[in-house]
Amino acid sequence: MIDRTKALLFERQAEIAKAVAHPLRIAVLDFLKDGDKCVCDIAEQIGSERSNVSRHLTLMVRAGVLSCRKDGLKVFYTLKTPCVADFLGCVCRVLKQQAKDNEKLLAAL
Amino acid sequence: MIDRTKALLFERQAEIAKAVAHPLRIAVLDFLKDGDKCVCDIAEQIGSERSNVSRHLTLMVRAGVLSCRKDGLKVFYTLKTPCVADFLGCVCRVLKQQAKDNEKLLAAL
DNA sequence: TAACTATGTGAGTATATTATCACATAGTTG
DNA sequence: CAACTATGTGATAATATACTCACATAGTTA
Repeated sequence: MIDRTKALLFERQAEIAKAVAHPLRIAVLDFLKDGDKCVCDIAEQIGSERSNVSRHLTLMVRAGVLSCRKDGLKVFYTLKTPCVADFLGCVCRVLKQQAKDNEKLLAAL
Repeated sequence: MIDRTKALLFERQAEIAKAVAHPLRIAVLDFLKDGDKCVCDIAEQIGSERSNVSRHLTLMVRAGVLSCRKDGLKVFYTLKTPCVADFLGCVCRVLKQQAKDNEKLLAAL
């Protein structure tokens, strides 16, 4: 069985993974690779309502994936750590692996 | 704005991230690090109903995170690629970063 | 073949997540 | 101070996810 400490760790890990597990949020992370951006610009890039984007952003801040700073009227969001980008890189590698498997499957037809 | 291809990519990435974004599923992935295991053993390790565990396992197979092989009565599940473990490693690094930030905060009290 | 074991599935319920609209708030600028 | 802009929040409805229980299925073994 799993001990209490590990269970807590798994929960924290799941929280972080969840914070990334949405197409809109991944699009945001991808957009923020180049540097911080305000809600306004993010919403335009993503093509979704500002209020909706704002919700996703605060969610990611709470999960520790993003951080934000206020400058006048605007609020700029940024990746909290480069690990987040690595993280997406890993997901991509899983995708590539899947593509390879698919190729093999097709080749065997 | 985001083009159609990128949007699809983000959706596929989100699917994979979602497949990992649950404490029970992370516990499974952690358990499978050492090699493949049957539903039976996984359920015991996790401490949840077999039917429930079975559901989570098929979900992860569909997402391309796990693969399975049947051997007699048992079905053995295994990590489909080492990338999945890397992935969890990245999540852990985000967690560690958070811990560091917390330390700094406490030191400033 | 009958009893058994491991796994998966259908149905139902409980809960969580998402998007939207209207509105509140904070800061800016004429 | 009034009009304006960017952001965030409350309420709601739609949808997705997770868990449980009962049962179906596939393979094993007496």
